Amino acid sequence: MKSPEHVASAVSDPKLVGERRGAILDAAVRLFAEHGYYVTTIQQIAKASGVSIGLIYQYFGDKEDILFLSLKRVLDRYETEIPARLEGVSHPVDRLCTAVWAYCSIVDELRQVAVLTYRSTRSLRADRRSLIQQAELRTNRLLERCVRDCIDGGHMRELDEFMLVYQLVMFCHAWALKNWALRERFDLARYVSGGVALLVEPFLTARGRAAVAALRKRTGDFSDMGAREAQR
Amino acid sequence: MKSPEHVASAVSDPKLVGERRGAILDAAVRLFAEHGYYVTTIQQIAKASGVSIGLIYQYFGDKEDILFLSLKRVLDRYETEIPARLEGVSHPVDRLCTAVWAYCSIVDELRQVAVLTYRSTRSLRADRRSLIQQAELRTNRLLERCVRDCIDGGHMRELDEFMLVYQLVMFCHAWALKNWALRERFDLARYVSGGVALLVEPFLTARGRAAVAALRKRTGDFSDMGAREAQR
Amino acid sequence: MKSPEHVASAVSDPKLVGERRGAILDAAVRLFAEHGYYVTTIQQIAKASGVSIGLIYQYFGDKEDILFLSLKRVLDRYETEIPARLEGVSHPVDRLCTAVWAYCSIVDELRQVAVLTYRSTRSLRADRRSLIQQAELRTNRLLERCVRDCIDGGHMRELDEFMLVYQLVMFCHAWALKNWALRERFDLARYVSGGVALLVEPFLTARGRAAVAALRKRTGDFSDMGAREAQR
Amino acid sequence: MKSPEHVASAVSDPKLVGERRGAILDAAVRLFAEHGYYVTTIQQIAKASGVSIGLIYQYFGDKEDILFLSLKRVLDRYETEIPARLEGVSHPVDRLCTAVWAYCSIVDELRQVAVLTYRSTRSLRADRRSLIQQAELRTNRLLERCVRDCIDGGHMRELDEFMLVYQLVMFCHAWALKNWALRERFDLARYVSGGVALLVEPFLTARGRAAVAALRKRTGDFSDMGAREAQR
DNA sequence: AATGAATGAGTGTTCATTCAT
DNA sequence: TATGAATGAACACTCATTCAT
Repeated sequence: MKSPEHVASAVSDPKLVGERRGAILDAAVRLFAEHGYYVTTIQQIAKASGVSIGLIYQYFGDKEDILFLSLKRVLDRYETEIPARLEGVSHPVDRLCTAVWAYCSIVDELRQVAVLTYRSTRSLRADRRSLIQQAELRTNRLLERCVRDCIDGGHMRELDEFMLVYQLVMFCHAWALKNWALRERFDLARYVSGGVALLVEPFLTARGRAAVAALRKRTGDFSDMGAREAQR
Repeated sequence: MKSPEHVASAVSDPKLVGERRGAILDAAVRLFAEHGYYVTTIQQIAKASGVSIGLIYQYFGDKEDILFLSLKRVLDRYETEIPARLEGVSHPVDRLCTAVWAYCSIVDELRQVAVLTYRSTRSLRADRRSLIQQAELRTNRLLERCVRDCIDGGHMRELDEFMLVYQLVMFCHAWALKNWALRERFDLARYVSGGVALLVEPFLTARGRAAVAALRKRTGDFSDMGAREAQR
Repeated sequence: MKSPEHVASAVSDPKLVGERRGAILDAAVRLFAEHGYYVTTIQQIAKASGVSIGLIYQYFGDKEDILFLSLKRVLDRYETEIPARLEGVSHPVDRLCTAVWAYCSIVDELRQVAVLTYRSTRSLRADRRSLIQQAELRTNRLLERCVRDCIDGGHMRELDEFMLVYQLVMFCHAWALKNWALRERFDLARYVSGGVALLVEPFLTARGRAAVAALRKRTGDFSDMGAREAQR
Repeated sequence: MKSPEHVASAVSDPKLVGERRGAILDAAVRLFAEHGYYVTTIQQIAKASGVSIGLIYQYFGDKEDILFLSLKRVLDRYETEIPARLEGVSHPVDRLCTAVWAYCSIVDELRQVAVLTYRSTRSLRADRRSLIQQAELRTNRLLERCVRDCIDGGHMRELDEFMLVYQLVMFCHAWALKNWALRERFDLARYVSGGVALLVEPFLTARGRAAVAALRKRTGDFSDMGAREAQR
């Protein structure tokens, strides 16, 4: 009867639902990310979001609903923000690198929450876990499109774009998952630059490499992406 | 006062401690992997391991101790089994590929437990989490050694072996973490083969590629690793 | 200070009070009867009666008020409807039988609500419980009057009319309380007929029996009461 | 899988289960009878029975289990004690009257609990409610046997024994249900005596009445049952 | 007069941990 | 050494009631 993505609310005014849910989720995500899903109590979420315990249950059916929407929000950010960052970028290789950069910088911003995705997705009911997984696949498909365009444009040699993309995604997630190890050695820009060197450049054709060289002349080294980002 | 790796036991006979802990951990790991750490109860572990609740507290100080040793055991398997599988393999490129293959096949065997590592490491006290991380780094160093040997032998071009290795490790872990997506497209052998094509071959020198070609003649394609494994 | 039968209302217009209370009680009685008093929530009553939660508290002081008036309403129906059905019936034995029949048919109509009386009267404050009990006694007295008239008219032998009447009342209530068992064996008409045979006829004098025989000739068998009822 | 009469216990020793359940039920029944099922809390039951909250859940699956066994125990007493009291009583009419007397005196002893049966049976799951109802029918059948023996022995005229017995049962229950009204007018012995006069004697044949008269000569008036009971 | 969002004390239930045997 | 009955703090969740609008 109820679809898995549906989260019941006793309150009808959609604007109010949006606002309150937002505030509660903000607090919940912070607490989940810091202490974990099971250790965080509804009491804590109520206190942190400045509402009563009862009110939480007017906007969410149960604790799992809160986790679900918390995770959904992260996945949604990937799905909407990566395309947004690609707007105006036209060269296929540039688009691919920009997508990786965007993904990594979102992960960087949401570091603990990105980890939460790995810690807590299995705490969801199967049908909702599946929804989260589908959202991940949709984001992957954004990157697959970039890879395919590189290949079709003759900038990259033919390869299994599904596998390359999943490797790129793991690379982005690793910035959160293994940050404890990586931050000793890289800052974000250098990490992304290293990833591009490892997972993009080796597969570029002569034409692709030429294009990159031309781009670099115009825009500075990819390893300087942090600076480009800072200029936005 | 107590070192983080120390797990208290009220029982003195070390042989008994080893046996009992083994049995309890077997059950605990299975349950943690299937249902998660917080959802699994001590009473379930007691029943599944065929001992009394009280006895568990004779061999472990608290529930976290059980989690710690559960995770430790997984990391230890990586650390001991990968070198074991490398024994008798001498060519650097072969060693690297064999190491990746070994890592992936252990992950495959422990699929749910490997995921547990990601879900539950943060449920440990900081000092113990750090111990787990160090164990991961030690395993990484095994692979770094392989990469270094490839480079030093002129089979692979100079590159940041730390980064390459972490990417290889993420590749292995992904077989567990993203198995829900990957198993639709690959079996283990084809997955490993694809990973080698993506993360090893592009960095081989002409000499390295020649060596691989020679190896293939003698041992069959890398994509046939499943068969090689089966012969063991 | 407040008399027990008083139920506070913030609304002054008495017509409005009557209407609103009626609608709310209709819903409440239905819900109480089906699910029980404690299990039914004010929010359910609000939804079922199509008013807001706040409005309920304008017409009732608290949840117990609603229960009190719900039960009161049932008792009031007995008290007003039984006399109404006796109107125009003149022969004492006929009056007694008609009263029993009327009582049973009201119980039949309110089956679940009649049970509610037994389930929930003890959830009222003592002073209100007592009010409900007095209402029951008043209804009993209606029947006692019928019995007394039979005795005084020489249709029934002298006996303890209080005890007989309470047994008759239990007989009527049993149709609701034990309906799960009785409905397998009787329909309402046959049940009433059986009750009269058991609790009225044995106490009739020869004169009383003659009167019944005469009545039957005119009106059909008492076991045909259902049909008589249907003609109303 | 689980039959409705089964109540789970985490404790295996059956003697201990019996003892503890007994103690907990004693407290629970007292509290349920006094305050009602929903108003009574597990905390109160724990305190009243001198055990911890947790222990209650080692012996009962949930609160409903406690209610079920509480009610079951009352029904079981009827079912075992009435036959016990009939032992050694041989004359059919005497047996019937003794059964009624026994039923009423158990109800008298358990007055509040007998009421609980009416208040709270509907709070049980349907399958368990049905179990309680079946137990009631089994007790009814004990009385039906007595009535049948009276009829077969020529002491009572032919009649619907199911209906007579249910009326007798309601009479016994009424002593608890309507005690607030009845105790003003009768003591238990006089009440039972009145019940026999109302629901037994009118149906006796001349032979039955003769037998009763003979019995009375030997044992004293039925209205003196209280005294007979006191002599036990 | 009417709304329904907001409150939080109070509920049934769980489960890591203890300890008498 | 081994048991498992016993504990009780802590949790998720409910719902009668209030009150700003």
